[in-house]
Amino acid sequence: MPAFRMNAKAILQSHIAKTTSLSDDEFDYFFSHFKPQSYKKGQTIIFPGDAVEYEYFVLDGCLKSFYQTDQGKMFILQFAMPTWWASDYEALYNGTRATTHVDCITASEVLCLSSADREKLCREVHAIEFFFRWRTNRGYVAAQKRLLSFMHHDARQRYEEVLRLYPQLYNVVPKQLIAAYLGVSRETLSRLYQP
Amino acid sequence: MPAFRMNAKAILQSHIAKTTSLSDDEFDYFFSHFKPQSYKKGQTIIFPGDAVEYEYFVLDGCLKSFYQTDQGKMFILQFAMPTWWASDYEALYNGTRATTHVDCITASEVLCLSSADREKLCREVHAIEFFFRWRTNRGYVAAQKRLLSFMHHDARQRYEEVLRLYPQLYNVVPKQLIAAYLGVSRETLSRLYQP
DNA sequence: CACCGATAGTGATGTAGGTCACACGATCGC
DNA sequence: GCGATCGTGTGACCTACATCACTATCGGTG
Repeated sequence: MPAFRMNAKAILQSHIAKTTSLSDDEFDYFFSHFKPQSYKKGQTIIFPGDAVEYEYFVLDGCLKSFYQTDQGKMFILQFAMPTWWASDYEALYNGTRATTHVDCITASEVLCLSSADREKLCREVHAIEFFFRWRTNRGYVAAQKRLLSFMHHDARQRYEEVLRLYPQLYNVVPKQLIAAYLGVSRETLSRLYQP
Repeated sequence: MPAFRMNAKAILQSHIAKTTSLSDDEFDYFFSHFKPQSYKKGQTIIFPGDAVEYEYFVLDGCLKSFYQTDQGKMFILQFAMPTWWASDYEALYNGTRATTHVDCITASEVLCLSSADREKLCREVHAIEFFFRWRTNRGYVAAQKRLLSFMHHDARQRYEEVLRLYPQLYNVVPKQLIAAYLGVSRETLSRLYQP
């Protein structure tokens, strides 16, 4: 059994413990609602049009969530490296159909938590509700900063910012996906790092 | 005493009630932590560099939060119309200094809630923590959608999207501020609606 | 009432980045 | 071991938008 499977519980626990105090019993209860899952490289977890039931906590590998136009152009909303979370949150929170894809950049191991279980856990354990509030607060602030970055930085500055914020991505993620995250063409990105 | 002052409590209560069930006693307790405040047109509520203690629930008027470059270029992160919330959330959540401004587009009436009181209320009343989690979830999803809009729509499409999403803004907010929200120059915006 | 600041329209010109086309090396499946 | 596919670089050209400069209008205030 691979390391991340054996350690799934420890990985999630130390992730939670950074912000939230749960007793061992509370954490055991929390953890019992997660379902481990393996995906192959390139496998799609959420398709547009799907009913979205789960969010995914990444143990190993790397996911991306993205929107795709009719012409096949891809815009990446988020990468998800180990200890990050991913889903189509608009669909998950509103109970609507997915408008984005979530798929695997590399083979990945995740823990799945259903929206129903998340809400149940939040109702039952106040500290868990705190954790999810805190987590979204972080995501919200990060999204605002990325918006600002779109508004007042050019492609090169945004590229350098991404490398600075997420150096792990550089070795794992093909450049054309970085370009799709930055909102520029791969050709433009390729021209940024030479002159 | 103006209407929004008399009705402040009712406005906040009906805002909360859309998502969260609070007993009258719980709501009274919640409301007792808010401090009413009036601002004049053009007045600044948060300056960059400030320690940020409060977030603001708008009863009447219109606020904007924005980042300003050294050369004076302005990028608007958010407008806040009645029943919307505003602050420098990065500073508020992290306890760091403000990097953005918050000021009044028109004379405004707000209710101020300190971060310390928010956290206290969230600890004491589970339903209040639910409310704030829910609120940030919405904000997060909205920010993601705006990010996508930046990536795959041009200026005209973003303009039409804003008018569709926030028709109230059209009558209240000068076009150059809409431009600063869209991330285009006021000249470009002006050229969009004629050819 | 006359002036001023804020807001908005418009022309001329520059440029970052998109698009299309093609070439090249690295991987991967058979 | 070989062809197909993927990721990447690069050249030629085009377009959406920025910038600067000027003008016009309007609401408020001495």
